[in-house]
Amino acid sequence: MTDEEGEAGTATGVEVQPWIPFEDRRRARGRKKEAVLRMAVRLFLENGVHRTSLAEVAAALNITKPALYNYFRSKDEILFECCRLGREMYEAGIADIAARDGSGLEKLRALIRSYAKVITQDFGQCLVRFDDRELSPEARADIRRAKRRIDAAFREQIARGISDGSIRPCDPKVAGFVITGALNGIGTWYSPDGPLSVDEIADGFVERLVDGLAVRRVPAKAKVAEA
Amino acid sequence: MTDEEGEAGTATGVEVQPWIPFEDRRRARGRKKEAVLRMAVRLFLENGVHRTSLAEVAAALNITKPALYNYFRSKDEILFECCRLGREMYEAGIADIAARDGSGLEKLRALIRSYAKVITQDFGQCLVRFDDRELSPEARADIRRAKRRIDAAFREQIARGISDGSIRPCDPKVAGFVITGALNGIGTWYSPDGPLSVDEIADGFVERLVDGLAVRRVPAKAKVAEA
Amino acid sequence: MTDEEGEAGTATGVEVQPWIPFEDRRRARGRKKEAVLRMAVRLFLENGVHRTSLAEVAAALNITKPALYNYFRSKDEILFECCRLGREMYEAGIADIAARDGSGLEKLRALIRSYAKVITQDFGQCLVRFDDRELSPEARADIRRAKRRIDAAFREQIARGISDGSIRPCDPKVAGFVITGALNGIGTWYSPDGPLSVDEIADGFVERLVDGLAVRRVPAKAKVAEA
Amino acid sequence: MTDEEGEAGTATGVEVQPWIPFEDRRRARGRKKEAVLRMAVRLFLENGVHRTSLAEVAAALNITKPALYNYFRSKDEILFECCRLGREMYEAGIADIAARDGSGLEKLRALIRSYAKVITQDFGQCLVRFDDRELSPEARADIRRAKRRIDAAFREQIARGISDGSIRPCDPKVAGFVITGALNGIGTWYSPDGPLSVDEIADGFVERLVDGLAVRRVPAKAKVAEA
DNA sequence: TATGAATGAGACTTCATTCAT
DNA sequence: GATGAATGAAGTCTCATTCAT
Repeated sequence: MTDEEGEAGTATGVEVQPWIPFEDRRRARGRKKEAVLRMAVRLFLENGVHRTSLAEVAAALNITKPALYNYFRSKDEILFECCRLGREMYEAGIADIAARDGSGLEKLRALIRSYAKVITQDFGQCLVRFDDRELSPEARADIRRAKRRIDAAFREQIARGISDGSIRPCDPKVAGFVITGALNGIGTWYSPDGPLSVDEIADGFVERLVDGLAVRRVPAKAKVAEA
Repeated sequence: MTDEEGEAGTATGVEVQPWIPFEDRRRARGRKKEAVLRMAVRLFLENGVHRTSLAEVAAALNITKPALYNYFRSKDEILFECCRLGREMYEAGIADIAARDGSGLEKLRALIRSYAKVITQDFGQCLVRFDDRELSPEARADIRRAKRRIDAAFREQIARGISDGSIRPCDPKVAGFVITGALNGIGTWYSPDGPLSVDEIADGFVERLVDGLAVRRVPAKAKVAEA
Repeated sequence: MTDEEGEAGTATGVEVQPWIPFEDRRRARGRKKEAVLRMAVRLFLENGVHRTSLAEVAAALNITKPALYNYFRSKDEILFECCRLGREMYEAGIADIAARDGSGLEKLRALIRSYAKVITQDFGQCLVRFDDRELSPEARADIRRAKRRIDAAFREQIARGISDGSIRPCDPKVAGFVITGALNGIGTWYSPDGPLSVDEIADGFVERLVDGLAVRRVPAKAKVAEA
Repeated sequence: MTDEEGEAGTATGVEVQPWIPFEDRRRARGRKKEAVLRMAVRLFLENGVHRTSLAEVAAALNITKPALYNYFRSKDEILFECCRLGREMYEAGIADIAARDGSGLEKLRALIRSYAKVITQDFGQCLVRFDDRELSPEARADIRRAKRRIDAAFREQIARGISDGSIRPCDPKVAGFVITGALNGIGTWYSPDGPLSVDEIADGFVERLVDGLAVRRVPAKAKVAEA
């Protein structure tokens, strides 16, 4: 059904053919689906999924309610597609980092930055701010699996870092919860109009999470003690 | 109100009085309100506020739906009362700590511990897991104010710590978000049946947030640089 | 849930008790459910199940649509209850006849009469005129089972009649289909205002089905042959 | 229209003509209409008219929903055409028999056989299994007239049979209802995969309806009386 | 105080049908 | 002739809330 047949169609599009809005149609459809999702996710985030009726989504797009059903089978599906897009953003970041080299700490830093960037975007917030239970059982399972994979990615780098000496010995599970929890929080207060840019936020979070809050206790006495 | 526990009220019921005591009435009413809230918050957390109908709450309490309206004017009010109880728990902790002595870091540690303990309890999760927008405008304002006060408490101690040299120089706002975000996350995964006790969680979080993840880099050069 | 506790309640009702509309309530509820069913079945039969909205049923009863949901969980359930009442009427007739004595033919006559009487009543027509597939799977199974039992009752008496010599040797299945088919047809044309009374119809059907249409061929040869 | 069978049309297509033949066009159109009707009637019978959407019909034919509107103006019209085809089958049978000679009983036998054959076919079941009220007023009137004509045909032969001594004196209306009711019933249980062939069914029904169920009572007295 | 009943508002969804291409 | 998109009307059901008792 989603048989994306590559760009062959586009190629023929070069010779502007009169009776072939064929490929165009499909592209238009894709664009419209996307537009629906973008509007839906915005409204869902702004007003809550439950308090956003499909009528509102449709109205905001200047179409009628049943028109939405041309693109999606149900509200659930819309919600899930939003989440799926978010999921893919996280996963892309994780996959990218997994392919790189670096110590556990370095990769953890990269994960934090990547996650921070995703969660400042609409779709990225879906995984965190929408309630699993709104989804169909299958969709829910899908999303939950994704969340577990994300958690696992963090824990893995923490464990690696502990092994390679770049990260302090600690419980990777708790440490992971600290990190993802802190990052998820961003979704609740971040605004693109706010004073902090995404990069500043990402850097700030990396620094705080990596270095902690306490001043390094390396006073003279300590040095002696260490010596 | 939360501490009005035990069967004291029932005990006096021994001398079967026909026209039910004076003071008892009020206390019984209070106990019932409390029971409603305890059940409501549990169901709200378990299934989501929107997916929990008052009929379900009533049924779980073996009373009828309209009976709830004897104690609360609306679902909103029930929700707000839950949140208010949570709010009071946070505020009690904050007030307690504010009254103590200690460096910024010490008090921050205490705040983290206190917050962690509250957020592992049903009412404590209300502030975080329920959507503001479900509440009436006044209730919402009340809760938002409370959240700001809580944030402010963290930031204040961070700023104090920076001043008194116990905490690294950093943006207190970002640092506060890191901390409260991490702590709020607890509400999404904590289970009393889980492997970690509340105290273990609290300690773990304090440690990670305060000490960070990176191993302390205290090489010879560093010492020199600091000197 | 339908725990009709007999007429005990009515008995106590003699001493008019002030605070006990208790039993009354239940009876009123029962009466209302019944009223709903009676109105629903009438409209369903008159306009077709699908073309009868619950709004129409409610309006005809001078109540609002959701009020129906106090008594029934869904349109399906209303439909099923109608069918169930019909089913019980058939089964009562069958059970009654099963308890009597008589040859296969005599009992078959009684079955035909009984069936004819039921199918001239609203609820009796439900089994025949409503589409199985409108029902939930369970309800559907229930009704189909009932239909099979009814068919079986006819076939059983036909088979008995063949054995005891009161009925001609023939395929009981086909014969049963002839009979029940003919009887079911009554539901499509019978009207209480029509020229034929239920008894006349029943008698007419018994006669035609039992005696057939052809005049008895009893020519001289035949007599000899039989002699 | 129903007999326009085989691939004759396709065969002429061998000589690939660019601007599609003249007559072929109309014939192709006719074939497509027919295909739609055949699929529609099947689905209507299988799932019920109301529960069969035009989208399903179209999908089953590998065309799109609006394409159906090239051949039919509405769902009603499709339904009516199905019924009309059924009607014509019944009427053809009746006309055929009317043209023959024979006693009332003989013709009645023929009518029963004819009706039985029609009602085992998809289109033949339309008149009986679909609800009149689904049709437009005009279509409905047409179909109801047809039903009355069919009933009249049965009654006429019954009356003739009574006159010519081949059929027992009885109420032709009731007798007709017995017969058509029994025959209509076939539509509800007949399956081409079942154990009984159409002819066996037809014979069985003729026999049961004509001869009845009771054994012939030809006691000695009766003989005397007749003598 | 507590209850059964009732209500009004609103949500999601389906579908026959039309329109521009 | 055929398609994708869009629409309006309708239907079932849920739920917070109120009322009479």
